[in-house]
Amino acid sequence: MAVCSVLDDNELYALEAIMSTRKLAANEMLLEEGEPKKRVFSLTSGVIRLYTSLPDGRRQIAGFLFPGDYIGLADDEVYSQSAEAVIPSVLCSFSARDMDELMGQFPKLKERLYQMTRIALRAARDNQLVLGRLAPVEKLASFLLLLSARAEQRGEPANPVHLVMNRIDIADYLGLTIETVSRSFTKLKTQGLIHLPDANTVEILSHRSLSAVAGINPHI
Amino acid sequence: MAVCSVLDDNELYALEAIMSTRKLAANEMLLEEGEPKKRVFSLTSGVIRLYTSLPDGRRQIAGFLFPGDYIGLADDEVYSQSAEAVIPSVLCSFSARDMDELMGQFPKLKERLYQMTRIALRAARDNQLVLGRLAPVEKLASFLLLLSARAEQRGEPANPVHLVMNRIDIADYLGLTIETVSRSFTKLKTQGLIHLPDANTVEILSHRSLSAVAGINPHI
DNA sequence: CGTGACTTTGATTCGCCTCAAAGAAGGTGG
DNA sequence: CCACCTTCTTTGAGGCGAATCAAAGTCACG
Repeated sequence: MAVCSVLDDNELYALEAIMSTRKLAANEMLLEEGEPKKRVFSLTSGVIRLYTSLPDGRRQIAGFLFPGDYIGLADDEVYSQSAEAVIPSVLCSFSARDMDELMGQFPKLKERLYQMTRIALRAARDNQLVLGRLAPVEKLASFLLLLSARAEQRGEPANPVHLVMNRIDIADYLGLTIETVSRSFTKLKTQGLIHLPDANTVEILSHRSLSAVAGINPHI
Repeated sequence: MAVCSVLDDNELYALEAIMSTRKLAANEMLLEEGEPKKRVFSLTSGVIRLYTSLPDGRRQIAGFLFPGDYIGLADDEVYSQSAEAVIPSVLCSFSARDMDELMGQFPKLKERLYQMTRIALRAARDNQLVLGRLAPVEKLASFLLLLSARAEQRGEPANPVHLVMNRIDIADYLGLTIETVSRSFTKLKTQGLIHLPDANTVEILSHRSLSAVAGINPHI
């Protein structure tokens, strides 16, 4: 899954030589939109939110990054979005310059990053549909299915979905307010599609019905 | 701008050898979401819309492609979105297999496609903010500025923006209805920010104020 | 000049946002 | 260990704005 999953021992050694570790507390900022792209990162543990802010305080979260995800895929000279830790997180940190050099040496590394960029592009475009054309309950259903699918990819259980982010983050990801997010949870609960033992745990009772509500099944 | 802009004569020759030409009438479909990715394309002239549809007919246009743009950047095995001509268009068509092979031979070609993918990712993420957090008038203002900037990139005049797409397309791109798009045009007109000699021509009267309304200035 | 497609404008409805407050959970200090 | 405080979530009431429904206006074309 991670960027290094395609590398052999020799390549891994070269990668580790230019690597350092960065730890973040919850809500600590990693980088800010507009800064020169000096370093790139690979997430080891934790969760990161990638977002853009408007001058008046409105915020759009473009995505949540999980272990194995890479930070800096979209950017050339400067970071195009800000990144903050959602929960305490650990990252591998690389000089962007060193990484570029290594990409030149190891085609497999470059190919892997290129592939991850394509995956990120598909995810962003899927999200455009969610933001532009889905109703609040549909948005939430699609979000829960996405989290479930991503947990499964990481080898974690797909079904009791653990929400590491709060309602504000979910709202800012789905283009809603926290009240509407909360009401949408209640609707899904009332319809018998999910169970909420606590505010941060979602048990999907009917994957099939939830997919129908979402209108789509996310293919990431 | 186009994929071939970074190639030398030798490389161009190899590219032309595997190329064929595809012409599309207005509203003709080029490819459909889910089909195996047999061919990739570079747009020579015209405009293409890239979109996703829901079973109930709702549609989200992820973006409009202009001359120089590439079709197939996001996809691996299958196309992740459908593509149709907005107006009569001409494309260079390549076998995806041949193109992959050529990318292996010519690093500059691969690098260029990688770069175009990063640009597309930034555009998609910018659009997430537009879809999720901007009000209708703000959405339209940002769309007009985007079209203006893209025209300038192609060496065309930036100011009288020519709308090649109809209100339905604009609505499906911005996550609105055609009525709201039309009313937003009227609002921008009333505020003295634009002038509409006819429904498909927008004269930007105050780039500054329009940017302020949009809340952001698109950096693509 | 008539027809069809597209755009604009108007009237009404519905749903999300806003404002407000209560309820639940976690942390701190007494 | 419990009372208190803060933060987060849920629920309620009301207003506003975009969608919907409807119709008129505009334009291109035959």
